[in-house]
Amino acid sequence: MSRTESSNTTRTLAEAQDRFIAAWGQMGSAWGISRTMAEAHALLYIVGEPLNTDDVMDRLQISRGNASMSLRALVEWGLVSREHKRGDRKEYFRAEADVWTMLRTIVRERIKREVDPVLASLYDIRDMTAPARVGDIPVECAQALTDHNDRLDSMVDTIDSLHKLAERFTEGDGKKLRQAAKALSKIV
Amino acid sequence: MSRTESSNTTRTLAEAQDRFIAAWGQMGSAWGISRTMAEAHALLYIVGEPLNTDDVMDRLQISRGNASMSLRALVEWGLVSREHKRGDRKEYFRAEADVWTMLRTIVRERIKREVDPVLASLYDIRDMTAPARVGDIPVECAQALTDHNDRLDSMVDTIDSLHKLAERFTEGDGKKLRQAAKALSKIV
DNA sequence: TTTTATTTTCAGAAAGTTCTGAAACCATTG
DNA sequence: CAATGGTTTCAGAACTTTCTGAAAATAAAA
Repeated sequence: MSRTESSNTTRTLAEAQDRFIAAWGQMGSAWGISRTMAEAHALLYIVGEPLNTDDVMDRLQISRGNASMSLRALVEWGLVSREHKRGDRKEYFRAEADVWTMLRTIVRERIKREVDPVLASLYDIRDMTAPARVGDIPVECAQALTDHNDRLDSMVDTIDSLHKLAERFTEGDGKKLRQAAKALSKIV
Repeated sequence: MSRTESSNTTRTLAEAQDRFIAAWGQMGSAWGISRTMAEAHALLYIVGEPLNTDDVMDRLQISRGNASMSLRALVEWGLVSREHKRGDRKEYFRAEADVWTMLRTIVRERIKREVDPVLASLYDIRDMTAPARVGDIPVECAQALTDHNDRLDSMVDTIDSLHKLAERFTEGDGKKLRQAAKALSKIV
């Protein structure tokens, strides 16, 4: 019998871990890092102790090349560190960062790559249409332009707020995140 | 000479709009809806008035099939509505939702699909390892297990906070978002 | 130095996603 | 009803991303 009303038919710890690894991998790929990379990080984080390339290959059922590349990428992102064991020529990898740091790292990168250009282009359009507000234009155009400007402004505001919010979060640590979540539940 | 120190070499409004559409499309695809779909929404939103399939095809340089599918998907997501014009047999599409609604819709969907499974699997693991806390186990294992549980707890906390935060945001409207962003800047 | 263990690299394979275009479909008009 | 204008569908094309596996590189051991 199930000890708790656990949502799935998970029997062993390893199975539960695998399910987590899979779910985290799924989420990682949704957030723009490759599934394998996210899975490798999840594995290293959940087992807690350093694993070598073969361990990762075996557990994740992936090729050597893929394991090598993914682990290297994780090291480059600063989410995993290399480690050596006495009397063992293999290289070991340890999850350096916690989940929040990983999330933060990814989100930061994303903001730079995706949100910034959107904001820049919005500011651009706003700059270009701004003079229309003061110039004397046919009456039938005036309303359309006002609408356009309003829409633009609301857009800029939204993206801007989101941007600032995300930046603020990614500055803090996990504790701050929880603190903020709590505070927000009272405000909003 | 440039009227403002606009970040790009944009000359006309149409160009600026195109740049925005492209940026928004980029971002959309990063958030899990197809680039074309995001571009179509951006186009409809920025022009403000309803466009027909051909307008969208022309402006976005896409095939009829693609336009039809993308627009239909937008309608299904509730982000765009169909509209008819008297004396015109063509069907028109109008951006119904503002940017915040679109973002919210996407984020909601994502949470359900990606964050929920992660949380579920975490709770699962926690449930399975919980009895180890009270059972009498070899001393050398105790520390490892405590570490494991700590790591797990911190993970659950982080994802949980994030989840709650996202849900809270997606409940409110754009005004609430801005309000929250402002409030948060004082707290965190 | 040669041998052996391990890691990295990268061309192409596999898988996944998005797009096209032509045919089928639907609705209105003559 | 047939013709016309418009929309949807979907098989396969094109493109993108990710993965493999074997060869090349590196490093330690003999």
